[in-house]
Amino acid sequence: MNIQQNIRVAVDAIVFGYSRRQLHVLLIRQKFGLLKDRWALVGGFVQDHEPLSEAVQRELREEAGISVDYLEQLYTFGDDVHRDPRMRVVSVAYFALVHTEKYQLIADSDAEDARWFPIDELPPLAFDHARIIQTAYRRLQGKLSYQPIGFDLLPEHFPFSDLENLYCTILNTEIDRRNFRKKMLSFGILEETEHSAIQKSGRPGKLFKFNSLKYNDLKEKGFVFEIKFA
Amino acid sequence: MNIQQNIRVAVDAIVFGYSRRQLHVLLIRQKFGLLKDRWALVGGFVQDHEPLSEAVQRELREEAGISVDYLEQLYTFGDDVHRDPRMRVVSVAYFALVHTEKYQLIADSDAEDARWFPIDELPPLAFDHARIIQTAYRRLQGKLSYQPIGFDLLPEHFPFSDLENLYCTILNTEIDRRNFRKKMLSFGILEETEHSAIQKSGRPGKLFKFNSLKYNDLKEKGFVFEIKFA
DNA sequence: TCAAAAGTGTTGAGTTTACACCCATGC
DNA sequence: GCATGGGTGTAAACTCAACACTTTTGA
Repeated sequence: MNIQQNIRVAVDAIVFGYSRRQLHVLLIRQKFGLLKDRWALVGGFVQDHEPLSEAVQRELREEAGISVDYLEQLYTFGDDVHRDPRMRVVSVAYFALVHTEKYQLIADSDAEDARWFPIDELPPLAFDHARIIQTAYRRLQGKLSYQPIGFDLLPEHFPFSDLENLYCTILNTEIDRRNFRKKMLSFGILEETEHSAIQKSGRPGKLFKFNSLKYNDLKEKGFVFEIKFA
Repeated sequence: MNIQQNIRVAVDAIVFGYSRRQLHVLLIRQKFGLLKDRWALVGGFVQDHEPLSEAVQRELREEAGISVDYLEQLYTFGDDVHRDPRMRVVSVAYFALVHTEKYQLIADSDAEDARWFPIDELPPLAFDHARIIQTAYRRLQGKLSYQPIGFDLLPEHFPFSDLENLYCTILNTEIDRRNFRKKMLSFGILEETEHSAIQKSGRPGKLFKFNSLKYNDLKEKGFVFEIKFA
């Protein structure tokens, strides 16, 4: 058993955040090499005895100083043999979401040259990272409708209008406010808190909280989260 | 840029076939090495300048002598550092479906020691292949409801009852025959042919044919295939 | 003529859509 | 008191679930 191979294994993370009514992606600046001054996804080579998912978490810590709230494997990019012009690299891409609070934290921290970019204002990207982000974006759009992952992009407590706006923005669609609220509340996975949002103008909305225990409980009993739009 | 790594990249294929009212998985027998006499998925190491998807197709050709009708990337297994006890191997698993005709062809061919096993009568498997098959099976179950992939498990022409039975078997559920047929036909992606099935007993059923052009056409216009059960 | 499987319609329940006005707050 | 955004109900259209008898064929 002496297979020789000259292929490297890397991981990349597409981290989404949501703030000021926009979906953002976390990018870092390449500091050296061929692609200096290009922006790229957080990522790097996997260590010999390191599980893939740990490699991603390590890179997120090292390069951007964050831990994420939701992480799942997205896709492995390895059909284009020259996606990295320097050598054959197969990259396992991960899809991640962070709560808005943490989002703020990183945006401030610039120990590393990391920044959030609105999804529709991305700078020129290294390698095939633009394509990877498109794949991740479609996954996010798809999942939003049948898994309660939108909550991982909001703070723990949020007004209903933020949730609604998140869906409108990411799915790029109009939603009937009344029907959306009715449906969302009918699941019984949101709790109304006593607090209200602080707003510039208009009537303050009550803050809600996603009850993940309740959700898991219902899910075990066969409940499926599903939200669609006209 | 001189990263040293001691990780191998492999691909594995989970090939599903459907025959005699049962879902089957294609396995091959390990002929040598540590796991002699164990059954395993078709798979092997990726060549240095070979795209991942080509590697799978090559392995399918070399080890089982088939080409498949549907192929998509499933998941990359690389969290368990010792999934292959000999060395660190990251395996990109692919999910494949073959039409029943081709299914027959392989079942006969035994140039390689390849066999079909009913999904619920699997022999002891090499490495983490049992787990990989479970993942693939869940993917199949999930996709059946919102993508017309069941047709890739049937011959080109099939009686309605075979389609219905395929759904029942794979999803492990009972289906109302009338409602199922009504829904399926309402999509307008099936064509009734003039031919009838040849049967041991009972009234022969008309043969149907999946019209993939029509499906792609409708899909572009926003149609979504979706079939659920009570 | 009997056994086996194919083919077919209707009704009630539940869900989804469309739609507009009043309410609380800050300035 | 006015501008801003929050909160709420109902009726019509549609979709889904439940359900049983007739038809065709071969033995």
